[in-house]
Amino acid sequence: MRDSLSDELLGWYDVHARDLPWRTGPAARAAGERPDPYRVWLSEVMLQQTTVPAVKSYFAAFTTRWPTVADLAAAEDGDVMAAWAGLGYYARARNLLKCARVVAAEHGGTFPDSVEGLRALPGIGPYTAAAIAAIAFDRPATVVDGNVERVMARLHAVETPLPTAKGELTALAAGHTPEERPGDYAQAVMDLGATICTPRSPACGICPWREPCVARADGIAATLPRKLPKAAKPVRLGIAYVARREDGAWLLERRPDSGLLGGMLGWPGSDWGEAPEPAPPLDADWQDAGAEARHTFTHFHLRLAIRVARAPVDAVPERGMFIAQGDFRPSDLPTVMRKVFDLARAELTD
DNA sequence: CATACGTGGAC
DNA sequence: TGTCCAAGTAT
Repeated sequence: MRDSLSDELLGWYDVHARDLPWRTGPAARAAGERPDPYRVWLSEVMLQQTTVPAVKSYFAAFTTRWPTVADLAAAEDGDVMAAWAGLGYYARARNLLKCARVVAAEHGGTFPDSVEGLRALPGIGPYTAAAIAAIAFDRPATVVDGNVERVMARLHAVETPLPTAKGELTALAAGHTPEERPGDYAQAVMDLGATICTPRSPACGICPWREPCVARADGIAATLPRKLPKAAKPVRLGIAYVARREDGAWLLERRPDSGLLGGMLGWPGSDWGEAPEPAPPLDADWQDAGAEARHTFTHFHLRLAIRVARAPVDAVPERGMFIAQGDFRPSDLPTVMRKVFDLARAELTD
């Protein structure tokens, strides 16, 4: 389907498109250059629930270290997890590697160019499949992310709360998707949502869709989309154990592949709950570090008590493994574990 | 369909 | 300090 709205938005995009590292600019495309599907895929996965400023340095690091999907497929798991550390939602990194290996081994290093083919790959859901198909292969796929939901809810004054309204908003979005320049159109709607049709205070005065926007006419743009109230976050407690060997090595463990912080390096510790049981990973003289690490996850607040100890060079831990001082980089840790390290290091550094 | 899954910035 | 929010996916 096609309507004049998409033309107006594309006209705006031609002038106001942001210059982002994973984009192929208008000049390059005019010269016949297409975006690299690998870079489009990598950027889209990184951008899932994550802001552009947070993604930029990670995208640069990944593309420098692993310039092609074949390079990434050949990487060590631990290296990729370490490179993703701090970006969050670590299942993305595990699926990124799985996906790269499937593309390298089963697709000859070439990404599928259809929504269905892309959708079958690990870590690629409805949004990402449509985004890659549209942006990398110029397929007329309908891209629906949080921006598109917000823009459609306002353009058509949809007052049904999310997530109930999701289907209706998707159908509305599909009705506007043009056959021409679908990749630019997809990025244009998302740019519009990110820069003009923002969640709290939309800049309706300079919006290319200000005339047709029903919510603006009704004076309710800033109140849309409506959302069901969120559940309160409970507080969980835990204990983290930071041990340092006399030779400077640190006792860390690789977390199980599934669940919270799956596949990441972390400090051994108790379960996280209402009344955690002590679970020292090593027989040692554990001392309270005197400060707790506080961290908020998507669905709970965490307060981690910190115990520190020094261990002899022949110490044999019951859990985890000692990592030599020279091999340990705090930047390899997920943020909550880095907070623990920052609080514990003063007690264990001479 | 509901829930689990991170983090940092804006207000 | 607390809440909301961001280019979602897997189960």
